[in-house]
Order: sequence, then structure tokens, then C-alpha cells
Amino acid sequence: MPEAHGSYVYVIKQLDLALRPRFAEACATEGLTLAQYTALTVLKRLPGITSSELARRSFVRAQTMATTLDPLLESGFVRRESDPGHGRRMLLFLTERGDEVVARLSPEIETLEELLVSDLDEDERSRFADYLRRCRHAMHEAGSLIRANRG
Amino acid sequence: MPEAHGSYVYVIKQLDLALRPRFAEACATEGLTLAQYTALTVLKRLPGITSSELARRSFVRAQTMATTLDPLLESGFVRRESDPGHGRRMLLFLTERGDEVVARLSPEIETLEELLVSDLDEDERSRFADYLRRCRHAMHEAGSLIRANRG
DNA sequence: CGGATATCAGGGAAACTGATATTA
DNA sequence: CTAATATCAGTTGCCCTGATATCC
Repeated sequence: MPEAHGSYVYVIKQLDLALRPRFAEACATEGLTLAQYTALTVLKRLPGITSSELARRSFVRAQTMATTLDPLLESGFVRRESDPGHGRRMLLFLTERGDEVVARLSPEIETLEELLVSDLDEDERSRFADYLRRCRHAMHEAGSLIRANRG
Repeated sequence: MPEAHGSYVYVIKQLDLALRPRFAEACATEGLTLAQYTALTVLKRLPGITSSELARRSFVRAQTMATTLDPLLESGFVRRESDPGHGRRMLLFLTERGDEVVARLSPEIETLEELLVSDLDEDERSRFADYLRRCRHAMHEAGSLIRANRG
């Protein structure tokens, strides 16, 4: 009877805050920050992506993604190749070590996921995951306030 | 067929990132930061709460909430009263101006909420809101890594 | 004493804006 | 010329840890 609907934004922000310290703690066991781990998982799904495209998909600016990637390139978790046929583009790939570190972190992340949805049954979890993705899709469609440089 | 379930954590982080700039932009029209607006809305629902309790409900530390509240006290959006019967506790209340500023921002936040769930029908929105709250509840129950000082 | 509150001080991850060189 | 990429530099919001004084 109070605020029956709405306040999705507010609760999502709260959930992000609640998850962040545990998520970051897990990542830290492998010397990764939260943003770095997230970039690695996207790169695992989309090998050969550019840094700018990775930024768009992650809802951040190209400059932000570049600083996230720098330590990953130095550590050898990610490697770059020049795009043949495009002199400026650099294509990104997970290295074997990068793939391994993501794999090592999976169990801990799984545990955190399980904690998050521990009050939901199987059907609810499926729907929840579906809703989350459709919301993300809507935000992508809505068009980036996040264009190239100097929006 | 790929990662059918799981990755809630990752998608929630993405949604938070996607919403943040728009959310912050709306708040900025009234000179508020995101964290400040969020604190005001909680205070509206729970008048007479302490700063520490507000921090717990917001999944942040007491020190963090204190710095969020400082400008709100200075601006006169929030006022404090000594807890009668407890010499140290300070009870927090929204002022009339604080209530007004939240009201003025409501339409813009509503628009953002609508954008977020624009791909979901009415039933799905209800369920989504329910799932989000139950996840938040689970995280609260899980017990704060966030205790008093010096965890 | 321990537990919780309030508060001072400093640090860090991660986003931002602005500007520039290069290339399709 | 325009759009997009990559990258250099500085800024900011906002979380953290550590420490201290007060109060039940």
C-alpha cells in the first residue's frame, strides 16, 4: 500500500551498494578491481571487440574504459591487436591467463549470486534474470547520453 | 544457451551505471547529488531515524552517511533533534523545504523509472519490483560486512 | 568492560569533463 | 568536413579504513 511500484532506480542503487564490497573482495583475491573483472567477463563473451565498443556496452566513456584496461594489459590478462584494414582500431582479446583468472573467480561470484537471490525460487530467478536483461536492453536503446567525446 | 542464469550481480552493476548519469542529472537540477537525494527519500519514509540507522539501511558506513548529510543540514533540507533519553543520538527529520525538493524531483525520477521498465508490462513490473525488494532483504539479512566501526 | 553513536582525518576506485591526434 | 577511435590530463562523487570521544 505504500509506494507499491516505482523506486526501481533506488532499489537497484541499493543492491549495487550491497553487492559491491563482497564483489570487490572476491575480485581482490586475484588482484583485480570490480571494473576490471567486469571488463574481463565481457571480453570473454565478445573477443575481438574494441575498447570503445566495450565502453558503450558497459555504459561508460571510452576514456574510463581505457584506464580500466591499462592494468589488465600490463598484467597480461588482455592483449591487443591492430585491426587489419583499420589503422587506428585496436582489437581486444582475453589471454589464456585472463581466461584462467575469470575461471578462478567464478565460484566466489556464484556464491554471491546465490546469496542475492536466496529468497527467490527457480522460476522467479529465471524471470528476474530476464527482467534485468530487458531493462538493460531498454537503457541501451534509450541511447547513450554516452556518445563519443564531447557529447 | 549461454549463461542462462546467474550474472545478476553483473547486470545490476550495469543497470546502476546506466541509470546513474540520468539520475544524477535530474538531482543536479535541484543542486543535489545522487546520494543526497537518496538519503532524503529514505528520510521521508522514516522520519526520526538516526544517521547510523540510515547508513545501515543504505548499505554504507556511518562516516559515509555523515558526509552525505552535512550539506543537507547546511542547506536546511534536513534538521536534527537530540534524542530525549539518549544523550548522544541525533534524530533526523526532513524539513518542509526538504519535502518540497523531493516532490519537485519526483516527476523526473518517475520518467527515468518508466524508461527503465519500458519493455515490461504491468504484471512484470510488479514482479520485478517485488524481486528487487526481496533481493535487498536477503542482502540485509546476510548481515552487514558493515557493522559499527572497525569491523 | 563491550556495543553503538557521532565525528575527524586521510585514501582509493572509478566515474566524469576537456582536449588532441589520427583515421575511416 | 564529420564521425569515431585512442589517449593525455585534471576533476569529482562517494565509498572506504583508522582513530577518538561519548553514552548506555
